Amino acid sequence: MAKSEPDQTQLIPEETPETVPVLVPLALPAPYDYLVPEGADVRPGSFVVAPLGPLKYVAAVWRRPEGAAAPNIPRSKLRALVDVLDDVPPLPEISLDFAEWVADYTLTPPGMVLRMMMSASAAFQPPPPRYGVRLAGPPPERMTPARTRVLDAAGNGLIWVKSLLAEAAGVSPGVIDGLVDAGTLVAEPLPDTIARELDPSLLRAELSDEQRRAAEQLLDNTRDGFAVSLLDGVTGSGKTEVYFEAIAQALSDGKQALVMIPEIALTAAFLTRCEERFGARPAEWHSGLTQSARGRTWRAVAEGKAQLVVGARSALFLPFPNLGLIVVDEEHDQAYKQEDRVSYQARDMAVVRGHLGKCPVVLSSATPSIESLVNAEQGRYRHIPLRARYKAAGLPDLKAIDMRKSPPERGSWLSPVLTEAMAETLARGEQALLFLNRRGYAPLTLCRKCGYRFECPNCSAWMVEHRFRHRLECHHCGKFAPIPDECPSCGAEESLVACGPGVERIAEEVEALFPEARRAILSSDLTPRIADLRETLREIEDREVDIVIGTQLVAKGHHFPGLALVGVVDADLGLAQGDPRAAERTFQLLSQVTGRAGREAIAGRGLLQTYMPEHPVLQALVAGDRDAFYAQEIEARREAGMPPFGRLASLLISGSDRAAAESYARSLARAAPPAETIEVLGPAEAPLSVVRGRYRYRILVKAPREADIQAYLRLWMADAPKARGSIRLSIDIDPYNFL
DNA sequence: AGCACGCCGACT
DNA sequence: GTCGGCGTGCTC
Repeated sequence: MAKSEPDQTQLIPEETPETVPVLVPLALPAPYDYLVPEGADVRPGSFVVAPLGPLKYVAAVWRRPEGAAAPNIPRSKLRALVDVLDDVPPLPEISLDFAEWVADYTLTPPGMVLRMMMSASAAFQPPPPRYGVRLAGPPPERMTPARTRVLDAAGNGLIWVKSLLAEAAGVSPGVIDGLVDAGTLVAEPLPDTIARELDPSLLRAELSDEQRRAAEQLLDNTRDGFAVSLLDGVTGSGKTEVYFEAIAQALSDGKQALVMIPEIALTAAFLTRCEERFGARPAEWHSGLTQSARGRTWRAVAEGKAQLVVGARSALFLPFPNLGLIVVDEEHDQAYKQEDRVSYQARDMAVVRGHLGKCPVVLSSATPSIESLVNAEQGRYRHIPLRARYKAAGLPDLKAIDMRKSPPERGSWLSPVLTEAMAETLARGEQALLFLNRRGYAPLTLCRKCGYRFECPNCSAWMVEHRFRHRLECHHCGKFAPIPDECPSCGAEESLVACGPGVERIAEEVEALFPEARRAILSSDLTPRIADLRETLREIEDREVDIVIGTQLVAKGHHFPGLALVGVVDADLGLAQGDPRAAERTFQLLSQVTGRAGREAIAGRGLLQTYMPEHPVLQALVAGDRDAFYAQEIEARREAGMPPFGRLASLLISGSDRAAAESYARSLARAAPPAETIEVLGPAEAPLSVVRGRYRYRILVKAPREADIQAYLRLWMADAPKARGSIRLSIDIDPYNFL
C-alpha cells in the first residue's frame, strides 16, 4: 500500500499498519510477516532490515501467493521492520519467481536461495567512496626514473585509480604511495565510474559460410522470447564467434546478456576476448572477486547498468532486471553442478531462468551433455551443429595404445609408443602434452615390509603423496602430514614405496627421458594463484615450454597453437566408477583434451594409453565417431531409465557415529511412501564411506521422467523421522556425484 | 543462521 | 548443590 493522503488518514484514524511477508536469508520454511513502518514505501523485492529474535538481518520483502490466507500468527507477535534500504536496487520480480522455482525444485528453503542471490554483502552497505590520485603538487625533491614515469603518465591532470596509474607508468604501487606522501599526488574521491558502453558492432569476426549459417539460425531462434539453442560444434569451429552474434543482438535490443563459463581461471582470457569484440570490458562474477568488487557488480546488474556479465554458475542468481540472453559455454561441464548448500545444476537452471524471463538460452559445447542432446533430438532445443574446424585445421588423429601389448618399463608409466611419439614431436620443434587427471606424485604409499598403507585418519581414502611439497595429503578433507622416513607401523627404514602415478611422477619420468626439454606442470595445487596459472599458460602459448604435463585444468578451453601431440596417460581412469555418467564424462574429457592438439598449421595427434582398447568410449574416440558414441550412450540410458529418461534424487545421510547414521538411514528408507513407479534403493554405505570423520550412507530415488519426484520426496520427508544429533540428511535432486 | 533453554555428567 | 557440555527448538 502506498502512503496515504492526509485527509484519508483522518477518515480512518485507527488504520491498522500494513504487514508484508519478508523472506529472511536463512533456512526458514517460509517468509515471516512484519509491520511496515509508517511512511515507508515497500514492494516485493525491496530490501529491508528485519529483526529476528535478538538479531537483525537484511532481508527481502516477498509476496503472498495469489489468494493466500492471511498469516496465521497473532498480531501481537508481529514486529516492525527496522529499516527500508531505499538506495539498494530492489530484486526484480523475475528474481522472486526464480528463487521460488529453484527452492521448490531443489527442496531447499527459499531463504537459502535468497541468500545465494544476496551473496554480495557490500551491495547492501552504502558504497564506500573510492579514492584516486591526481597530479596537483610540486615535483618531489628526490626524482627517480620511476617517479618521472609516473609524472608523465599522470600529466594529463585526470584522477587515476592508483593501481591503473602504477600499471600505466610501469611502476610498483609503492611508488605512487611515495608520491602521495611527498605531496606531488593528492588523493581525491573518484567520480562515479561511467562504464563504457559495449558496442555490438565494433569488431565482427569474419565468419565462414557455416558459421554465418549457424549464426543466422541462432539469431532466428533467439529473436523473440524463450527458446533453447544447442550450439554443437567441434573444438576450433568458432562457437564463440557465433554466439557473440547473439550477444550483439541482445545488446542492440537494449537487453542484458549473461555468459556462464565453467572455470574461473579462464575468465580473464574470455573477458579480453569480449573486450576486443565489443570495445569494453564486461562485468565479471565469480568467487575470486573481492567483497567490494562483488558489491559493485551486483548493484550494476540490478540497476541494469551491467550490459554483459561473464561469470561462474552463481552469476545466474544475479538480479538481472532485463536479461535478454543466457549463454552456457561448455555446457557439458560438471562444474555447473553445485553440491554444497543449495545443490543445483546451473545449466538446467539457466534454461528455467530463460523460460521464466522469456529470454533465449544458448548452450554451447563440442561434446554436449547427453541431456542436452536428447532435448535437441526430441525438438525441445534447436540443434545447431558446426562441423568444420576453423582455418581448415583437421581434427587430431587419435590412436589407442594397448598397454598389454606395449607396456611401459617396470616402474614407469609411459609406453615406448608414446615416448617415441614425444621424441618425434620434440625433434620437429613442436609441443607435447601429457594428460593425467590425478594430482600429486602417487595416490598410495605403502610399506614394503609390513604392508602398512597411509590412509587419512578422517576419511576412507589414501593419503596422496605430493613430492614437491614433501607431504601426504588427503584430497577429501585437506589433512596433510610430512612424509616420514620410516614406516609408522613396523618402524622399517626406507621401506616406503609410492604406488601409481600422479602428474608429478609423470613429470619426473619425462625429466629422465627428455632432460633437455623444457617442462611445465599444470595442476590446480601447484598453481593455486590465478596469476601464476595465467603466466604458465602464456609461456606455453609462446612456446617457452616443450612438454606440458597436466590435470584436467589443461582440458578446459585454452588454446595452445604449438601443440602437436596429446598423450593420455590413463584413458581408463574415469571409466571404472559405478557412476551412470562415467562413460559420458570420460568421452567428453578425452575429446576435449585431445582436441587441444593440432590447430592452425600443425597436424595434431592423440595417443590414449589403455588396458581396454575395446571399450566403446575408446573405440568411439579412436574412430572419431562421436555420433556412434552418443547413439549408444543414449540408448543405454533409455534402457536403464537413467537421466534424461528418468529422474534421480540422492539422499546422503552422514553422522559421526556409524551405527546411528546407519540406523537413521534405515528408518528413513522404511518411511518411504509406497509408489508404483518410484524406486527407493538403499540405504547402502557410500563408496566414500567416511569423510571428515563422518560415516556416510546413501539412498537413491529413481523415478520415471514424468513423475513428480519433488512431490514424492516432500510427502516422504513430512512423515519421516527427523535427523537428530550429529546426523545430517542432504537431498540432491539430479545428482552427479555418487561417492 | 544464531541464540536461549533444557537436560545430563564433573566438580566445589 | 552448581557449572557447563551440547542437543532441541524458535525466531514474524
